[in-house]
Amino acid sequence: MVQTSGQPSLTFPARSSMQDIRFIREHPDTVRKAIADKFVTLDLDEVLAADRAVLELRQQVETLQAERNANAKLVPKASAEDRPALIGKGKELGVQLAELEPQLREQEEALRALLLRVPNVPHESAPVGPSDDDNAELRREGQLPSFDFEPLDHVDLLALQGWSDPERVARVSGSRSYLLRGEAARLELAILTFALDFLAERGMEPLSTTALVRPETLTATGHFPGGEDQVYRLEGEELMLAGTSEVPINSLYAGEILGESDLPLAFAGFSAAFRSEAGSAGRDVRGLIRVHEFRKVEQYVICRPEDGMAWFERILANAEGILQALELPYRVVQNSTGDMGLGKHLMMDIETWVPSEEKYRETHSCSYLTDWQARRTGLRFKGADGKPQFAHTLNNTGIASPRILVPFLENHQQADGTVRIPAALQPYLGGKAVIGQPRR
RNA sequence: GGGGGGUUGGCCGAGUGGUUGAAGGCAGCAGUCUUGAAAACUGCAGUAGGGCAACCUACCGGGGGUUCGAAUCCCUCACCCUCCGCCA
Repeated sequence: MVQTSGQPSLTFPARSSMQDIRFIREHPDTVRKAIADKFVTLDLDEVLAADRAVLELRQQVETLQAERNANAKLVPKASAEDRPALIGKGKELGVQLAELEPQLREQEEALRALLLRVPNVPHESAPVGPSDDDNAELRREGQLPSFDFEPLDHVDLLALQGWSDPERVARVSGSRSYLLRGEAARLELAILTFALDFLAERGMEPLSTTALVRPETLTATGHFPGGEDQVYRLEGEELMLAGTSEVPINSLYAGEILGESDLPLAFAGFSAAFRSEAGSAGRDVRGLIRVHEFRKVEQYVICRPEDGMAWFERILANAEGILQALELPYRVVQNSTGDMGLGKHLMMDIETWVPSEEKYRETHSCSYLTDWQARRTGLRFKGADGKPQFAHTLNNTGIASPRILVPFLENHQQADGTVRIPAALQPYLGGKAVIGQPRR
């Protein structure tokens, strides 16, 4: 399956122009501020100029097309002697169009490329700043563990119990790979299954998805342009490996016009997730924090605009509920404008306590994209007025493994090297309250 | 891997190169009728862009070509169905 010629075909049409060009025209200062606050490198005047150029050229082309169409309609009615003149005129118009149309296409493509880089406007509550140093802690939940023994970090704990095999797996799969043995393998599956059940009980439809996606789905979510080097691509295939099931789920209804009664669509998507981690060499190389392939239960919501904020709170509460059930201490932080990414309107991370590092580490990320992503994807519904409008989309982690195992193992370790299993999880581990062999 | 068939508006489904943006049906909306509902009847009704009013332009899987003119002809790619082979 090799792409031989032409452009890759879109399985769904790119309905609209990313960030709404009309909104940009009418609120250039708002967009300028968003660009500045998000520290995006983009000249809005360049966008506006490209927009004007396209409009102007398009008007020329459309005028010529109108002439051509009118002329062509006269041909069948014309007398034999008038006919050659009309056909001649048609040919002449055709020549002019043949020159202008490719120019128009080119300029439209240039504009489109620029619009793909226009950010969503951040929520007014978002702290303004360039990086995650500017994130604001909103609250802390749960009790930090206090050990009356010398706690191990998760790497040593896994080694102690024979639950990992880092040297061998590196031989097989290279760095940033992982392998879990025995009870740890069952623990991973138990946590994922628990999270899926937890979300299903709260109205999220379970979805098992493939991570294999077409490139345009990654443009639709907003990962492209910009995140290309984070994504694995398959040699000789027009397919890539998504870093989250947000990608396939977002495109599931691409290009469709849904009925208002079809919304909300709320999913708990389960899939493998792949990230090249280009540019993070040397960071978190030890243990399970940062690996190339992991498993994830992802919350994804497509809803009416007026329900967006309520859904944000709901999927944030879902994630917190999972951590509470797993009896893990965490904090919620609101991401700064510079840390939240191009398409996001509002973003909060949940960071879970990692005892060995004595700090909170990101385990969940909750995002509200308003219509920014839906515009790229062509996700519309017919509202009460009968007019199609763009839906709003949100996503949040449900649980991501093996990263979640880091705080889980470390917080729940006991003096004898065994690991305590919270009550909510025990049914998923055959009723066990403790896993691992007591040391010595 | 090889051979057939297909891809038309929210859905189903017609479509001879020349008012076909696209028949017809269903669903939808409004109205008539009715105590109310159903049925029946009448009307409205694709999406996007530009003026934003009349109107104009584009779009019948994607891209390209032929033509004065293409949903209709040609090439190409993708996807779906199906038969054969191969593998499980």
